[in-house]
Amino acid sequence: MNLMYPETLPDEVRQSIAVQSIEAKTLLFQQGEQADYLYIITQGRLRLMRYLDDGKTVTFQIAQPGDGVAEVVLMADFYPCTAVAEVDSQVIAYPKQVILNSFRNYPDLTEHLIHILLRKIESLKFRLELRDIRAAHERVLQYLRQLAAPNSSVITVDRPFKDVAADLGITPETLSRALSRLEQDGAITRMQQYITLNDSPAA
Amino acid sequence: MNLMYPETLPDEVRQSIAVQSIEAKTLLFQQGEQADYLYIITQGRLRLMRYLDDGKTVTFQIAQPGDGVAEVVLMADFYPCTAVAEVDSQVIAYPKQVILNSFRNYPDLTEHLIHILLRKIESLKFRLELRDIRAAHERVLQYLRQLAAPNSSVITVDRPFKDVAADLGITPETLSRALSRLEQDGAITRMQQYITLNDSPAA
DNA sequence: CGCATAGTTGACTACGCTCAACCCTGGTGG
DNA sequence: CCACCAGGGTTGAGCGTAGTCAACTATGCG
Repeated sequence: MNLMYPETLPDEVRQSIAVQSIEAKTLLFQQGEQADYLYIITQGRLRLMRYLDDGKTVTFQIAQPGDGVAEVVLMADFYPCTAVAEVDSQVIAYPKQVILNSFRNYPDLTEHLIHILLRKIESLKFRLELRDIRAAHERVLQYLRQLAAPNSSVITVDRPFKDVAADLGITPETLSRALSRLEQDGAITRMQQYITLNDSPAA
Repeated sequence: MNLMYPETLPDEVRQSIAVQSIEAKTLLFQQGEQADYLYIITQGRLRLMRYLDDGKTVTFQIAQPGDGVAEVVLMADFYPCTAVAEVDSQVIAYPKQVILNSFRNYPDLTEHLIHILLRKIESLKFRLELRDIRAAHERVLQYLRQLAAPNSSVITVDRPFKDVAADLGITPETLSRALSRLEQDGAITRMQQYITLNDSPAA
């Protein structure tokens, strides 16, 4: 039973959900709206962000396929953040009542939901950990290490650097300089949108 | 059914748990240890932190009564962080197998666990949001606003300022200066360990 | 062929960190 | 009872690094 694959769900649940396509740059939902659905991403990429008092925005998560979005509706009535598609995307919409009801009958589904939540917690923890690294170039390096697949050392950056910079909590200029420096130090090699990590012993 | 109150749990679960006292400054568990239990805090305060490569530590959460600790064991086999008691504390230890098994039979318990996870996600999001506020004094102000009870504007800081500074990602010196400045600007008033927020229209 | 946007590079500024000295409190032992 | 010490908190001076503003290039799109 997997929330990403409706065909693995019990009929009762499957009949209540909807697959939804979202064009790049359009909103899935907006901060403050009435919240009746939670979503699982099946394709594309969504940016979750919140508006601060001063009008600036903070990105909480770049949600990828397999990630859940707005699970908080299970205990809140309004969306606490805004979700915007970075590229053409697809999600499955689950009415929150259906999920709450299924705890009773479908423990596997419950377990999967909990896994999704735990993964999100780990992701947030990692991003918080990053912010405690002061030096921009070291923060970038740590970020790249995490992005690299377990055995490979090649990272494909398939989204604008300025978005990456925002994730890291630095400006695009600083990111650019940090990458230059890392390349000059031999820690990484750049080729267009590909970055390879060189196994330098220390930072 | 509430994980904080064993008497509300089914016998089957209640018999498998243990209430545990922890003295101030001692460890509940350590990063890398085999993880068989998750914990709910009933009294006191625990600091969750991770060690970075360079030996520094990052605090992820100050866990209060009602918070869950190490729920990640539900999908991992080792503790990814270290938990240390800041003051004398008490926790309930739940064997993770028991929790995994109860999804089947006790939906209320499941729902409560999910609430705990969601609350943790919100807390992490808030802390990440804070880090995007550059100016130290504004970051501190936002932090105080969040700490203030909904209707009251008085905050009791019952732990060392240097710990608060670490939470905020600034040094104690900077925190001290930020508080001085906020007081001078009239945004707050300080009396020993009490801080009151003055309803100044803008920052 | 322009226009818009991303990325890069440079010069300057500003804010927080570091190091250091100092005050204050609470605890300990002579 | 007081001297001493340790730790937290505050304040000061100087430095370093990331932000800001600006100019310039490159790329993609109408």
